[in-house]
Amino acid sequence: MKNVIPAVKGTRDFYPREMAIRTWLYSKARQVSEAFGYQEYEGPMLETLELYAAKSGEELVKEQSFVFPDRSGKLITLRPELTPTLMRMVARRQGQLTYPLRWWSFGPFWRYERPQKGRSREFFQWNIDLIGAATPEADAEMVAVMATFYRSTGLTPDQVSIHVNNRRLMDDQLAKLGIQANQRPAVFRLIDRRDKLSPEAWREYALEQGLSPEQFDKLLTLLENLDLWKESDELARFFEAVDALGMSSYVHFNPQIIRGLDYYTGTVYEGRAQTGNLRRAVAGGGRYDNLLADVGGDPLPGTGFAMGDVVITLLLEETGNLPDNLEASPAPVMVTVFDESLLLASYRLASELRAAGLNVACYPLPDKLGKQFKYADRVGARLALILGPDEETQGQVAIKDLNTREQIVLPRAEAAQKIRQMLAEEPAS
RNA sequence: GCGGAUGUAGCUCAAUGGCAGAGCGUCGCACUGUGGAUGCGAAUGUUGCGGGUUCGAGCCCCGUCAUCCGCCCCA
Repeated sequence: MKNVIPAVKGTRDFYPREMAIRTWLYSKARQVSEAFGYQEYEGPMLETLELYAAKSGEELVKEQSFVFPDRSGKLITLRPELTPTLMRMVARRQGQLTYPLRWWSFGPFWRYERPQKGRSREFFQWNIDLIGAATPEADAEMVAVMATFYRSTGLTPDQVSIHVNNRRLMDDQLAKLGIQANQRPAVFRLIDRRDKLSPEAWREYALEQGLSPEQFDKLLTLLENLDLWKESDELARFFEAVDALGMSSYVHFNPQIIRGLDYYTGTVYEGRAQTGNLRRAVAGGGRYDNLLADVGGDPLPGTGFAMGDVVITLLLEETGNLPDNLEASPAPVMVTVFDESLLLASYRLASELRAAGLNVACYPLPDKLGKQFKYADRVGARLALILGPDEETQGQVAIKDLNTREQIVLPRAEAAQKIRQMLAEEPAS
């Protein structure tokens, strides 16, 4: 390849095939969001650094955000997540909105990380949030929304499972172990990292964080207690509600789920791929009851999650759940150009058919007919129209079915209706 | 930020340190009013970039850039 100017590291080009997948994902997100009564919204891609500085978590802001000064020297951030923006938007119109608020969004985000499988620096994310309801049932609804998305894309509970925990529960349990309040965030981080370290390394890390060997052993027992949720009224109600919503098969208690963002206060949930090569989080979220006050609003509880396009697409591809007809031709009809002298006649014909409501492409130059048929076939057209000297002088047009190779000639005035009929009779293969 | 691998034709990849190649695709012809098949033919290269070693470098060495994979973190 000659010296093509390179793309920015970690960005992706969406050629029609990829764009079709993205659009399809968007439509799935919309469909599920609207099924639960959520409204679409969007915020700016640029935000001030302060918006994230307080609450998103140090790593996310300091290490993983695109931050740059604008011309006045003010630090601008390419949004790495949407929840702070949502909080800002709600805070600005706090008194005018009708609660509970059900909002969703699908847009681009940026994180300055090393690109690799399942992760890019520019990605798209579906965000959905329920603001103004502090009940466990509200959390259950969010999880049901996530599960409904999985179900509607064909992902089974064996392939993707939603792991749930509650930070208040864990906080109480840690307190019972005699772990001081100021030490608990570090222990949360410790729990979060358990899967990433060997048992020995993890123990060593725990003791480094100031846990006594006895506390460590008790913590271990805690994390293996799959009935721990019974000690949380919140989680008990949550699971009942999930059951009422018919999504229990997707949802499991997992005392090890903590999640990285600092602003979560209660129930947290994470959709995880359980199959194939990538066993990782495909979506994550939780309850954040203090965030609105943190950006300057009056206190208002919220819960919600985000799902990135990269991992979910990999998962859907791996499990064979991506529709295969995504790249269907935008125009099922192509008008060929017989020769130079008839080029504009073909253009007129195409225009006529468009006016009749059909999607029609016209070949733009007088190439050999064979080449034009080949092109029509390649781009997925179903019918090719021929307007040669014979047809032109007799007010006719030839229609060739590219699948059956059959060709008919008919009066031009009847063409649109006949085409419509042919397209309806023989759905795209 | 750390570690590993790979960069050769549009694509996928070959090529003991000794003439840079194949398959697919593209284009042309067989077939000047008809595509997918077949046959024949043709075009296509700063071997990522910059140095070095050598009579000679795609191959060895150094640097650099890019991509991929993993770690960290996360969607």
